[in-house]
Amino acid sequence: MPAVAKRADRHTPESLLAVAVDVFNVRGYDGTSMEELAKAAGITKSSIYHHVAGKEELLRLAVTRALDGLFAALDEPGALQGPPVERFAYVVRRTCLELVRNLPYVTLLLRVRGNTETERDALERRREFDHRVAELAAAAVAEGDLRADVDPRLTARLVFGLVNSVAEWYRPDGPVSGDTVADALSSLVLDGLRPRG
Amino acid sequence: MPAVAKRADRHTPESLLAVAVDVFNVRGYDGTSMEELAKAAGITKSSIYHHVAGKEELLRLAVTRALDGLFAALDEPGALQGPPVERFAYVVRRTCLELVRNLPYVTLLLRVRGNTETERDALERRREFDHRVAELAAAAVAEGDLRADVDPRLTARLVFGLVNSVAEWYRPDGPVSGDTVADALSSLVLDGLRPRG
DNA sequence: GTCTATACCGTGATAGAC
DNA sequence: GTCTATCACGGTATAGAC
Repeated sequence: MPAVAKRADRHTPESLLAVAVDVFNVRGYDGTSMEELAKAAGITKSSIYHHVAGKEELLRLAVTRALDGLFAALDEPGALQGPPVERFAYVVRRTCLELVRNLPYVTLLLRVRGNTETERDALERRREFDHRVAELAAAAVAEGDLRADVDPRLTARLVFGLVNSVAEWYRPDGPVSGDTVADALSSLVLDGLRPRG
Repeated sequence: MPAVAKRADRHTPESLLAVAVDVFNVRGYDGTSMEELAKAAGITKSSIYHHVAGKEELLRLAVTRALDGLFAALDEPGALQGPPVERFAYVVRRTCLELVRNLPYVTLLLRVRGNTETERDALERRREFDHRVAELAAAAVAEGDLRADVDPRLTARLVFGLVNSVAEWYRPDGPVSGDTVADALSSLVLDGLRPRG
């Protein structure tokens, strides 16, 4: 065995991904150069290509992870069983928690605009997700458990915009816990800001 | 007078700005090259520099316009007179309408991340705006017209996230009018999705 | 006001040594 | 697995003619 610690195996696709996502979220995907990525990872540009095919593959890995996490929530018992309004509330709350738990990856996903094939695929899966939640909202309206005087599709868009906007300001090391955000958000969505009584 | 129509004066900083903002919003600011801008404007790259100092000045002009529009709302009678809860509701509604009216400029503003001096200045003014609205919300809570069981700062963040998220999907030529969005959004914020009574 | 031509630099990516 | 060296390309910006 060598007396000197080997420097090999310092990076895997996984460890590079974590670095890349953080840099992408600060500088923007387009605004990030491979040079910056290399510096953040502590290796050279060329070494990155040993682990991944290129910049866009890092983006693909990141948004795939984010989307898998979100879709997983839709297949949980809370999203499949019970009255639609409760399933809807579960998904809203669960999506919010997933966003907070997986913040860097979901943040990157939400900023994708569709300029490459990778980005267009991600947008397509996002639309599929939104569609399934909109169906839940419509079912809840049909049963009279959500207000019928606002278009369900508009409702779904607003609620999702609200959830997604959390990524713009939430910080895991900040004073607010994910549960606190999810509670406040659910409460706002269901009951509004005006006191009930 | 010349018998042939002059091709001069085809572009002003203003007309270039309109073109640039549209391209920025599709391709992203970083992702947009001067070549693309030139093609969209129907002139050459070099000609652009005759009208504006460069790419970043176009961004500065755009976000300044967006911010001026938003701050103007804060100085209107509806935002200055009456009980805090009504002033708060006015600003929420008015901000939503301003976003829709000035959509390309506000959209660009909301995507700024702070990588250049221009962007950091814009973020600073956005924070100032958010702060003034958070004060309104806190005043409304103090008078008992908004619920006190959620932190006012968290409330303000969520409400603004909701308003801003409209920029992600709203299209002026779509089926939904700005008034419809503003109504649905105000109603959601104040009364929630659950039927009252 | 717009053009052609070009300077100069940073980009993503590759080759080959260790 | 990482490095140095290098490539071809496209980026912003400028000079000077018309």
